[in-house]
Amino acid sequence: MIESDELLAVRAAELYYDETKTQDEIGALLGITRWKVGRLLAQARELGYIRIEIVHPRARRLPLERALRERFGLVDAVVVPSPSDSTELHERVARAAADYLGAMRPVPRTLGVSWGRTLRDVADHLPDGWATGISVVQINGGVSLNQRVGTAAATAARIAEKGRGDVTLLPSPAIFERLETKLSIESDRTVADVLRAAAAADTYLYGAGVASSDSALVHSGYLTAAEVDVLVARGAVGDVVGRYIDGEGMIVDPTLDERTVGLDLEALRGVTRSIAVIAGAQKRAVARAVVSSGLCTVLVTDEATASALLADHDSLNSPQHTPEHELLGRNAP
Amino acid sequence: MIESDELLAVRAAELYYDETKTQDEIGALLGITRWKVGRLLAQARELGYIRIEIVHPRARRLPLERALRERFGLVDAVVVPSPSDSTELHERVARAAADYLGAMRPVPRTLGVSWGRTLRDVADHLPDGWATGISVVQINGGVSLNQRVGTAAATAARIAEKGRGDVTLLPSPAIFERLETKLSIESDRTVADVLRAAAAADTYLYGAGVASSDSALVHSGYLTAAEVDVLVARGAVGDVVGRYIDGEGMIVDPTLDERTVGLDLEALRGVTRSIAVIAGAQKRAVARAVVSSGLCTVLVTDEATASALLADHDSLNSPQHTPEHELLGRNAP
DNA sequence: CGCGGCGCTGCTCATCTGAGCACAGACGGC
DNA sequence: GCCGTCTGTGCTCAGATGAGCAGCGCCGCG
Repeated sequence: MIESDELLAVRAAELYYDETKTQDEIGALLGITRWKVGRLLAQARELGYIRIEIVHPRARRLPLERALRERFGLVDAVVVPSPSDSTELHERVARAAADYLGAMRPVPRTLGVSWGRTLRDVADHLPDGWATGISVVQINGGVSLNQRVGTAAATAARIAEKGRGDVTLLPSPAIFERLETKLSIESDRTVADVLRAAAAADTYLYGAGVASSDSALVHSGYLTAAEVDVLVARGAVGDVVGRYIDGEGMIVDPTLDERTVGLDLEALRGVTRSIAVIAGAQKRAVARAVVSSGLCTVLVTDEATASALLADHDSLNSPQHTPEHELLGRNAP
Repeated sequence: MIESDELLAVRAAELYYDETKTQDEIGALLGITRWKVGRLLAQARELGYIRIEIVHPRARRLPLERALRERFGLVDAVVVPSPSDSTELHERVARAAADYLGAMRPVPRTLGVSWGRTLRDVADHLPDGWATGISVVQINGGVSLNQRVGTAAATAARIAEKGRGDVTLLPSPAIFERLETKLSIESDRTVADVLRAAAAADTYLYGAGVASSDSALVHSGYLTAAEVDVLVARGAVGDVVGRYIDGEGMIVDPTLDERTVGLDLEALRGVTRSIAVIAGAQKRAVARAVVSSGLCTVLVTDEATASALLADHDSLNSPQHTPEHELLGRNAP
């Protein structure tokens, strides 16, 4: 574009957007035809001179969402603006995930859920009556049924209750010390039935944990801080439905994984609709592993994380935007 | 607005501005009529959810300009975005002033100019041939004609040259030590004629100085640092055409003022078109004094200064937006 | 010097958008 | 319980906008 046209475009944009004048008026003012004004405005937008932002706590970042979808082959993405306050951030993401769940079509009939702080927040924000007759199934082990209903069970129950449906809890710890114990409990009808139901869900909703010594799995006593440190040393970036993965979304410790009760990751990768809710600066590495290895079809996250994922990806971008997990060889349905 | 409508408005705004969908499409998507979408968008704009910014070095801030015009009763205002870099800021403001001068209608026939760094920058940015047959007159004393053509004279000459016209320099120092000397030089034909021409100009262009010991008047040797300190102690905020004013735009030291050669401030206040170019954080106080006392009809400044002026003014805002200088009793034309 | 291609300009026409209007349902006073 | 008012909704219509097209000047090439 010629220098004089550029200046003209800027002036036109000012009059159009700041002063809400009509293109015709602008034309008269600048001594050009209204068609030229229109073209100038189009050019200004193309060249990025015009920046439109929607400032609202519940706003989303649609361009970023599109970019995420394209780059990682996601079915959908939800990106909320990142506030500086971390509590506010979790609030927003949880609300967005709840909104998404509530508005999802077709409405899920069976929903597999994990547990954790993020999931609890999402459950809190779900509107009463978000579905009718939903079946909620826990997809990974947590605190047992006998314990105070306060963590894993409560989250699943709440989602079911608000969805006017029923809940099926997984009555098992998350991780066993001995493989034999795990295998035997898995073969028990009460557990096997739940696992079967979990595998049959049409939709999944889960969060992700950071691989660090203050993760929920450590707090619950399934792992010691030292054990997690070892996992980190072996490349763990975080956990998904109780299973630790590395930067490529691979299981870090197969032995540990075999002792973990719940849906396995390959099953999760094969489903048609799985929603991961992962936000915050610490969770970037897990988020990256999850999206780039095809663990989810829908990602709910914040703007900063989304940008980071896209920036990461830029540096090793494949020319035709092939989603990374396809390069990694996602198993066929 | 109802909560649900607000959310709807945000979604509509996202689809409209981020995704450039038509209102009709959005209506179909959100399950509402296109008129409702239109109203939602209008509301979103009203409530300030939509923020449009034009990012370009030569962009202006039209809403701020309008606010300045209204608050201070200016004929016009030019506000450029403030970059973090101060050199860049002066560059932008000078360019904007030059643009303004070049585009001004009716084209000035006689232009009264002051001198200083700002004015020199403006002169530099004026396009060759910005006017045809302009008459430029110096309105305040500067370095004498005999000195190296490099400061005051050069600026005026350059403006005239680029405007295909002629220049009339004021062959006098800015400030005399003794009143008698000043009076006698003023009565000399060579000076009196210039002063008369200066008073008869149809347009004025000037900068402003900060009242501090490293001002141009000190560097040129007209005042000592100590003298300026005294002026500051007496309330001086800066100088305009060589004359020190306080926060209300009043002459700080009448005795000093009488020894200063050039157009006096009351004459400046009476003219129909006077352009003040004042930018930068240090010059806020002078800028405020200038606009609120009606010394200029057009202000060219930067965004930060403009905002500061408006914020200042807010606190002591008169209900009907009466320009301040009218409250102070501007002398009738 | 003439010709074909290219890019820009201003136009026609279809679509999109906003202002004004009439109607329906909600609310409150009587 | 009834009626006036008032807000919100969908409509008509005119004005604003964008897509596509023909004309024109500029440039390079033969």
